[in-house]
Amino acid sequence: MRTKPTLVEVAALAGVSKMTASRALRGASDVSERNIEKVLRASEEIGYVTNHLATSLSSQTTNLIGVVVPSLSNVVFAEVLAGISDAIQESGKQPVFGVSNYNAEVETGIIRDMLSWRPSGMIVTGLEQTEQSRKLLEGAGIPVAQIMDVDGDAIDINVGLSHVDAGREMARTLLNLGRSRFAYVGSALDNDVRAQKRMQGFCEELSRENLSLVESRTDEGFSSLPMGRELTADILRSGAKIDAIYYSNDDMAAGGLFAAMSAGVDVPGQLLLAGFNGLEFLEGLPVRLATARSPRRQIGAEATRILLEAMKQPLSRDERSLVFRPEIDLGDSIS
Amino acid sequence: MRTKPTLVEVAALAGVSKMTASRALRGASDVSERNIEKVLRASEEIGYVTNHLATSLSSQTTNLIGVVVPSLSNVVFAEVLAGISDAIQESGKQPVFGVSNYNAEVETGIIRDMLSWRPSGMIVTGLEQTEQSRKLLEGAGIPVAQIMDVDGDAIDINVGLSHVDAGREMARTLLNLGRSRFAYVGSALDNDVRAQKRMQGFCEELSRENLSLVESRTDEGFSSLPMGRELTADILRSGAKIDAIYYSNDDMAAGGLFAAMSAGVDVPGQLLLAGFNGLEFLEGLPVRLATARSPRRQIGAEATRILLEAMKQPLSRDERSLVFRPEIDLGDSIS
DNA sequence: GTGAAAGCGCTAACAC
DNA sequence: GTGTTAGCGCTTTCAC
Repeated sequence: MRTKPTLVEVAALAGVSKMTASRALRGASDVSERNIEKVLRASEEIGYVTNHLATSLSSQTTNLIGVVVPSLSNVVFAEVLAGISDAIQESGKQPVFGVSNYNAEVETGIIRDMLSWRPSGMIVTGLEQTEQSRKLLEGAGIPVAQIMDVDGDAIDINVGLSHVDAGREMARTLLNLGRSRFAYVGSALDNDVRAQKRMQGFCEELSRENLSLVESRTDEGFSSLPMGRELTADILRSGAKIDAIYYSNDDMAAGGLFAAMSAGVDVPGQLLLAGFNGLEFLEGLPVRLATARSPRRQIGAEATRILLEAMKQPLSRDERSLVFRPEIDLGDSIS
Repeated sequence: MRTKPTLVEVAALAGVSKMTASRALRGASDVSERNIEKVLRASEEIGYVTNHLATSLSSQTTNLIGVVVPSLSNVVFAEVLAGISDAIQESGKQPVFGVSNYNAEVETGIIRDMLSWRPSGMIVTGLEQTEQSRKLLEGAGIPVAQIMDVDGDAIDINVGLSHVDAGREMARTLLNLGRSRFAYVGSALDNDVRAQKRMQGFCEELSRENLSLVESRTDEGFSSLPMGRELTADILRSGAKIDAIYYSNDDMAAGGLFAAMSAGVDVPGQLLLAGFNGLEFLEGLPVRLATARSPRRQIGAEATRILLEAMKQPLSRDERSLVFRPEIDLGDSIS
């Protein structure tokens, strides 16, 4: 770090004390017009850039909000971040992002790193943190929001939807459409807890009708269109008699659609495909698949809004949680 | 920011001076085993978390590396970030991300904010920054890497590919395949400078054969599959006689494929579709479209590697730039 | 409206 | 191996 111009230098050039310079640069409550101008000019001239390290250390507060998501290559989280950015805009706060790669230990490391910068709030994904992560977050003395999932115990603020319910509702919907022979196609179940919860809910609802999955395929690695295609092709080759497939998400379902098309299977006529998320690109596909829209951008935005509020004043239990319902969209699969 | 335990408290509990505690916690060069253990235990006990604000202010150096990309909802940049994360891993550095939404003024603000945290390096996307951004970056006294694009003047480190050339090469390739009546489909041209450069290169190459675009469609907003579908459908409806379409990127091209399928147009037989990026999801599509793979993960990784090196020692002009060639992949479009 | 003094929590540099 | 002193660049507090 080369030594950059400091406030003292700005003040010297402007011919005032560093306190006046400080006040002027921050938007001046009580500084004379003349001095404000002098300071601003001086600052501009020597290319002064605030040193937030010093500012924050001195003021014992930062404008940082730490955000941890499991992945960036998943559009869903990109949209969550967009929602957060939106909501954070005018607040003067600054988001800092970390990516855990669906790994709880990595997440703990990221949380620790972030807390070392003394953020004034934290947003983390899901409710399944390591014991240590929870301790760190609880001990930080700042508002913490857990997002996306509400199936479990929250530390503080909780905004999201029940994935178990989402799975249940999709099962119920498909049953009501007269489907009865189901397969599941997923991936990376160990890590994506929420996909797992959806599958659980799905199966639970099936068992209420004394049904269970006829087929199931999962694979290592992260969900992707090609993986959905592969696994679906595999099921189709097996000759299993099924009339619907539930996927861990839309990407996988889209892959399934292509596998079905290649195999000459009519979707949704012969085979109904259902995903999760309600991604935009579904609308571009040759067949509009069934899905459940997760209001992810909204989740990001609302969590941020509540977090910002909590930074001002303590919130009641009710104010600290917000549960969304996933909206099922059958696309072209309406019977 | 509630007052969290400080080093002094750890030291007190461990019964040593804060310097010994400081040394012990940092990985101790010259501290006795016994004291290291005492300090670690004390730290653990009271849940001490380093205050990086103080550390950095005091040591006059941070482990921060600022990264600015235009978008997160574009997988391309998510992958760039992944490459950066990979390369940064063992370095002990910490990336901080900012998103400019393809807006140069917004980018300037982000750069200023980031610099106020005194990062020890910066990575920004593209070569087209505002005058002010350039000044800020040049004045920061730290290594700066501009990535993705090499068509222009770099501030310091430059890693990427020539998008003009990428456009040219695609044109050349399609010409060699015997195509001669071209359309272009793109979006948000004002903001995505690199897509614009590709189109320029494409047209330049066409004009060398005394050809030019037969049709062209662009739309506001960001590229997306649905937008590609719309614009392509529009061209097809117009009845224009074309045998190839060049798209601003793969998402748009995929949308084009669906439009063609709906219209009963044979791809690539009647109509060759070419995109850019070489996204993974292309492999899941019913037809593998033509594209040019951009080594974006590698770009992120290499830029980071060079940046980290530059933080240790001054680099020569040659060492500071790295140019990749996009690899053209014709998919099913081989004549 | 302005300035001087003190201190945020840590580490560099030097002593012991 | 360990402790002491000084200071990083800013803001808070209080005096004027």
